[in-house]
Amino acid sequence: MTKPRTRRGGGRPTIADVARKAGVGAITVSRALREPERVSEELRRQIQAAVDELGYVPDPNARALASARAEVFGVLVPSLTNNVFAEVVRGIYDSLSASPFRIQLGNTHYSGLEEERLLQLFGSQRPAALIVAGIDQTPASRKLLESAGCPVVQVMETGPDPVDMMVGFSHLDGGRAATEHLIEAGYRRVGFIGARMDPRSQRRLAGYRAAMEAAGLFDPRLVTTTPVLSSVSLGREMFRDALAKVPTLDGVFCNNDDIALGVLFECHRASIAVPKTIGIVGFNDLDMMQVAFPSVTSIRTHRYEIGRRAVAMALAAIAGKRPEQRIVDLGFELKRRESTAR
Amino acid sequence: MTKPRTRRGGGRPTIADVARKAGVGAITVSRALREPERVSEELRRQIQAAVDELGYVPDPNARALASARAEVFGVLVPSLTNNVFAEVVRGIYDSLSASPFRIQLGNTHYSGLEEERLLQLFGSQRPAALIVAGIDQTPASRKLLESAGCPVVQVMETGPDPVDMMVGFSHLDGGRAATEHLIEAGYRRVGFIGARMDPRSQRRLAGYRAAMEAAGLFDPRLVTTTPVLSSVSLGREMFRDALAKVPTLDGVFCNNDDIALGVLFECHRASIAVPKTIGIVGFNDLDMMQVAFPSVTSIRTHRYEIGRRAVAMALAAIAGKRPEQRIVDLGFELKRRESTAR
DNA sequence: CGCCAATTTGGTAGCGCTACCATCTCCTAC
DNA sequence: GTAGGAGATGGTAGCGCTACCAAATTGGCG
Repeated sequence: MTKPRTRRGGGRPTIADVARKAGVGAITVSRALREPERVSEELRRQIQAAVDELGYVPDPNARALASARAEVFGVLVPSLTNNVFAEVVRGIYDSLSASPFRIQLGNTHYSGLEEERLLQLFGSQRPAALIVAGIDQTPASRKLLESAGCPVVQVMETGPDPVDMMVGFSHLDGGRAATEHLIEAGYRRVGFIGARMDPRSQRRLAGYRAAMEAAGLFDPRLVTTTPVLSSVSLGREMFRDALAKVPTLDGVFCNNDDIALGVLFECHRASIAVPKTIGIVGFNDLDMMQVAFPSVTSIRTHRYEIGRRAVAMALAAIAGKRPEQRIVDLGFELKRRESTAR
Repeated sequence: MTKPRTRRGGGRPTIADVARKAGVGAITVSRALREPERVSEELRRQIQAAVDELGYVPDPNARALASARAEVFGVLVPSLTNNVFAEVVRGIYDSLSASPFRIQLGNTHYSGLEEERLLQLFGSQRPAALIVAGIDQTPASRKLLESAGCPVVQVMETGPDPVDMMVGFSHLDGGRAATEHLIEAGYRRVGFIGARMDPRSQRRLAGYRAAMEAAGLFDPRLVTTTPVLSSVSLGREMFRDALAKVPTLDGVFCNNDDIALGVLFECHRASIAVPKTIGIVGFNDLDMMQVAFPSVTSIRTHRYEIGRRAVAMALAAIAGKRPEQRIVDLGFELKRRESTAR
């Protein structure tokens, strides 16, 4: 007669408690919760009453263990504070809040190694889907993604050869469009200023270069980059460097809006007329760009929508209805504003 | 002779595989991984070799189920895109990245109901600790926190009566300090502009009011608020409203830096001299405030550090070394800049 | 009226791990 | 020489849930 060992779980009600109270088998409770249409209405009602009365909440860990599938979306982004990724993440959260899926969010700090580590960790949870930023995974990461056994969505960019699905846009085209706009507006000595030169920034730079070369205006001295994390203050400093290097500079395509804002502020401070003396184009089109004085031309990207679409595609794949379009290009819009209106 | 049912788990190695390969019991492998000092060095080495060879990664779900404790920190914030919370979250992530703990992040959208729902959900996972933003939980949420059976840290604010532990600062004092600074600088018709009037904003407003009343300057018409989510463009609009209402306005304390930036831009646009005609003070001191032209006075808050401290306190409590100081006030700093230097 | 299929319900056997207790060795103390 | 304790290792029995299969019930049809 071994004494019934105290319940380790701390006394929260289990599915067995609900089953007992409702006078049914445990498996029926499980079904009533997951596939209500397969249980008669009467039992469903009884079970719901028992659930409410006991305050039963299923244990996701037990569920994941028994079904070999956790109701978790793994999400990997390079930064939590960069507004761009924060918006994508918000789109993901909003799309998933009404679903049973939880989110496991990882911050790679722009490190391939960290990405591998997190992918390994996430994989051990058997997630229902994985959403990762970027398309330049290391070979090891790519292998992990391919063998994850769940839908995978690469976001922020489009490119050939997706692991599974993709939602984003072409950063190269964005960079080109921004630069062409400056050239069309009459700017000639157009610089590129970019911090945190991640793969997406590299492609924007490539777009800039393509446009400049096509116009016969490219000059390597016009390009100013740094691997340092982007910020408004960095934008200001880099602009000063760029101007010192090329005093005839008359326009800048900034890798992102933070940099552009730093440039704008420095122009104010140094009494450089915008858009007359210098034209400025940013990237991403944060809310503040249209409010700035002068308002700043920027490439509007659809970050929130990228998050939503990624979830929608993953959900469809989970439901077995894999979208026929595996690569979704959400594009971008050039927002022409005062900073380039000369 | 029932055929051995195919492994549901999809063939990833389990602790039993490692044990077999290392020639030890499963429980010894478990111990070697969790409490290496309790296993002889020789076995430890053998086990590590087997783990590496098989690429074994423990299943966190099984672990959580067996130990009735998930290695998860539940984190609840009202917004993912607000830079202030993003910084706190980043501090939490950075502090936890080297630990075995995962993070479950929830977005309450400033809704008490949503907070309750998420708390309920998180509770079902038996988290190792909970970190929640704010101190104004609904009674139901507070009950959930109190019965969570794990350390709880309320962040962003300090106040009496913590559920368990607290890290933050006094928003009332911050609001008062900002307003007193404007008054000392000689501004008299000082307005308050605040969007998204959450409890913290309310307390900043209370600080503003206290300072204005102490100086005999308070006038309800100086206060402009809205429940709408804060943004730079909203800041611009609200400032125009405020100015229309009180044309003699000569200073503004903005509920946050986004609003302050909107005010600054509108001043540029309307050729209102800053700091001569209007003084501006923000709140939080985002990087861009010191770069802006003119640079903007703001209340610097230690968001990242709040995240780090919250984790440190929770970790200490988990380890049984509950910090003797349950309420940590990290304070704030008034950064005097050009926008109030007249 | 019996047979088969469809529908609803339940029992059993794990999922992969760890809590708990038992065992075994080795060492110290008297 | 033996008791007692500390340290290392292992076995057993679940944790709470669901996959799989079996059984019971219902209904349609020849």
